[in-house]
Amino acid sequence: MRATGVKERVERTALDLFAARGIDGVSVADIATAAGVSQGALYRHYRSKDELAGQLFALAYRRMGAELAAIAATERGFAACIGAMVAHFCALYDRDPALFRFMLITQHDFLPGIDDAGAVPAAAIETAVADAIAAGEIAAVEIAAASAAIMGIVLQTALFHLYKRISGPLAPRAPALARAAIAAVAGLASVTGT
Amino acid sequence: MRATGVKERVERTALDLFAARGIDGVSVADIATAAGVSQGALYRHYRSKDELAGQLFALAYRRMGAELAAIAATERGFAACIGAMVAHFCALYDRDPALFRFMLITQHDFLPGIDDAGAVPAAAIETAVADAIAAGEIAAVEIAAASAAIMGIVLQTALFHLYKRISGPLAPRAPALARAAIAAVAGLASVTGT
DNA sequence: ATATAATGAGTGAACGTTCACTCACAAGAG
DNA sequence: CTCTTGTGAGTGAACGTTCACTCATTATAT
Repeated sequence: MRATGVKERVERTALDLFAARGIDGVSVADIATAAGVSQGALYRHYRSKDELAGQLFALAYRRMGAELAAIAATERGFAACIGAMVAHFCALYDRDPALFRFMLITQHDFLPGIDDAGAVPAAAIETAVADAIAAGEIAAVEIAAASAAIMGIVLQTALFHLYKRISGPLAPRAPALARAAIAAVAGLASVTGT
Repeated sequence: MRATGVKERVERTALDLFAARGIDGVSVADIATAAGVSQGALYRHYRSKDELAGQLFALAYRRMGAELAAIAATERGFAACIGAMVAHFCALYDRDPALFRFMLITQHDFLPGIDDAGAVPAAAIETAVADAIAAGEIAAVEIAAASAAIMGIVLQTALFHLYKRISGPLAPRAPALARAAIAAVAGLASVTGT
């Protein structure tokens, strides 16, 4: 009756299957079979398949947003802040690449319905950029454009890893990625103003 | 009965629908209705819905790869080459954002089946980076990592535009993006070697 | 301590819907 | 006449969801 572990098993199984084949490529029967439960059991925990996928996404997305926000609030200085964020991201990726594949391939389904803009990863990065500009650490840039550059460098590197264009853990690459991100923002600055 | 324009209408309609709702979110009936043709007519031109989507993707992907490769072969110097590529990308995006949205959200379905590595966009950028290293214009970096950074900066900016985090045409941003990309590669270089 | 009732997670067959795809036929061009 | 192109109702399979049911566990009564 209690703590049969169904929910945990279902969530992990669903995440892996969704990451491998996409949400529409996985049927409820697939998830149930792989998790070793019946189809009906899924509906004890989720109203629908889409809610299951949406909750998986929202949970991971907000969690990451909150963690990055915590870093933004803690670290002193732009370089340290970006460095910590990039390192954190790389560590998360290394720990669970399937989670990132899931998030990357399903983001277009769920992002439009998440725009609370408060605890999302992009907001944390924007905060870091805005703080650095306010502190005079970096030249004035359009904050969203700088965030895009920073996120792009890191996310595309993760994507290249998923597609086997690069190999090995990402964590050792974190310092270089952070330097690239900071340099990119500086490169943007010479023209784009806010 | 030749040149009834069915194929062109179907392709444009399908692209727009796929971009808006994803491949699985659009039925063959949807495409046929929106294009003003019968469902059966679709199958005169494509063996399946998936082939239609796949051809749309492959065509755009290879075309872009070829255009970038042409730029890589033409432009002299790393900065000019990256500048031209970024400007080209921004112009394409401005001309047809739906095409980019389609490519961005469906890439995970089709990229695994396209790896001919010859005329793809990533290969063109890698060529440009490799040439610049060979010419001693930039410090040695892992080529794939540098390509990831360059692509990431540009693609994430386009993505931010799709999600309305930034606005206005991308073309005016091209010079800043190119500078950011070049700076990012330089930032990567200080540690990552090849 | 024992009997009885209540609980609710889990089951899996069945349902209705949706969908990609087929095919017999029609229309029109050469 | 013939060949290509377009039509759209029809088909069968797959899917997400439902629901009557089981049963181990917990709570209550005696």
